[in-house]
Amino acid sequence: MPSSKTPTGSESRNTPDAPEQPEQPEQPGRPVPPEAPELIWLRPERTGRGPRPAHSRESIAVAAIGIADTEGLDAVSMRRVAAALGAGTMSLYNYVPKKEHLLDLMLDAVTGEYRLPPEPSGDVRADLAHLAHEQLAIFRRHPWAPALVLARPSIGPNALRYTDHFLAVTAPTGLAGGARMEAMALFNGFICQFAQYEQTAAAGAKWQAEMVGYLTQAAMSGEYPHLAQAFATSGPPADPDQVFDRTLNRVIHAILAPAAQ
Amino acid sequence: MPSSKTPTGSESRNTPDAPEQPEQPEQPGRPVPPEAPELIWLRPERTGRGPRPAHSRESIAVAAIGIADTEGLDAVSMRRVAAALGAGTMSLYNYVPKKEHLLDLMLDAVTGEYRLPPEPSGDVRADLAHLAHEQLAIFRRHPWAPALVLARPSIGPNALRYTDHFLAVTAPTGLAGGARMEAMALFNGFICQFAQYEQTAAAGAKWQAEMVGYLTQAAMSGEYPHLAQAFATSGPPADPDQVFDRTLNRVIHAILAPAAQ
DNA sequence: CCTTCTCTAAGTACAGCGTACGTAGAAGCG
DNA sequence: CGCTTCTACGTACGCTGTACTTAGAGAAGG
Repeated sequence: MPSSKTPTGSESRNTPDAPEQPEQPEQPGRPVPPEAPELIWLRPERTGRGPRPAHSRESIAVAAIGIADTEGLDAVSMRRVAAALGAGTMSLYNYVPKKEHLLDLMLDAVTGEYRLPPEPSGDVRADLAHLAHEQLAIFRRHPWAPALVLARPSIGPNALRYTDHFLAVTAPTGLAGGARMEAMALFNGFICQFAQYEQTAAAGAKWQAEMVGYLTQAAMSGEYPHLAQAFATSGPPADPDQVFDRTLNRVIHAILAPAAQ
Repeated sequence: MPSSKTPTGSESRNTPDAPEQPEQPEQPGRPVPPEAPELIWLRPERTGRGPRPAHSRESIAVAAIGIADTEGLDAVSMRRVAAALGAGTMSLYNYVPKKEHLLDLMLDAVTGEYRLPPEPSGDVRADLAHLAHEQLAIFRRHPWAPALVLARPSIGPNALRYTDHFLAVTAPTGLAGGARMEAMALFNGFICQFAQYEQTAAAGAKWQAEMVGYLTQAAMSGEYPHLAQAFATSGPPADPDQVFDRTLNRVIHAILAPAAQ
């Protein structure tokens, strides 16, 4: 959701009776709510006062993931998750300021499923390949995850662990920090999109079949000669895992190439 | 939206008084509505009977794109688009069976903005780079587009033109048709994700700032040594266009590599 | 010509969404 | 003890996609 517009009143700003007050001088004793961090990882889960919460971010994420796994991401609504926890709908908002943050929690929770070796093996290609397969496995376990990653690349604690590991793995390449970050983006992006494509393809068999029909019809129409030629020179539909490995090799190759061009 | 669940009654199946009729034997004179194609490009825009429609798919797509460009994708609702056309909300459904299809129309319309040369120049690298920059320009003009491409890779007429051109450009590589298709997916995927990232970063400055703060704080915590090291060895924040070109070169390199590994 | 059939246009209605707001009560701190 | 701060949750609002229905325009067949 790239749109930054929130049509209702953005986020409970100052009382409207005090207009035009550009910088609040941090008056002591004030409730100071207007500057809560947007990033959920910067909000403390617990402040220590008041009654103990009945739930936790973790348990909420688990409940939401359960729903998403079995019924799809669309079924994950605040009401639905709250019901799964046996809580009232609005109680959820004590843990999660907005639904987007719930999605962040879900994503970081599944990111915790990586089984990372304590140290890189030293074989960069092998380590990267292992990482890629692990990631693909997670995405296949949680079909809704790729769409979320693509829409909102949030970085929680578990993603930090992953990032750190990736950087460790790619350390022998001699690339600078920034370049390795870019490499990671390319790497993750490829896997994510591959999983996402698998997902949409599997979701609608009819859609998929029609698409193939449309493509072949277009190829035979004569309007798209190169498409026709490509159809002619390509063998039977390839095994997804083979396509994945093949393209993964290309990506790894690109990453290891010495500062291309 | 990878979820295939439609909680309401899927799509107006046969009258329920005729249960268990697996294959309708094409009875003549029947309305035959139950097998309308899911893909909008397979539905004829006009059947020739009845009054002339007041709008067209094209004009609808233009209206929707205008809204998305100025107010974001979230603002594109059936009501909103219909109002922009001066039509009743439900009249839209005469042109577009579901909202997803409206999004398909929008995407294919902006895909028509490519200015493709009639023939490849013969320099594969240059042609691909040109294509990439054209694509990035389109995505920057229509910030909502990457998210749509990532969520639902539909292929309309204009996308076919693009695909055909890409295949023509990559013909000199000697790769088979299937391999070139895979290359295109990698190529487009990278550009799309780059644009999408730019978008989310630009959308929330506060979010972006907090993320940087969170990352540096994590790096300094000592828990993520490689992250810290990467921060130390990376220079000042890079120019996005430079990052794009750099990574693009890597991707092109990967595509041109002789059947990697 | 008129009849008939099909298509377009639009209104009404419904279930579901995210969430602003307000209230009631529990738990820690002075 | 009271004060404060937190949790829990019900109600309500505006919005969404879209199923269903009715009215009428206009081409095709006689």
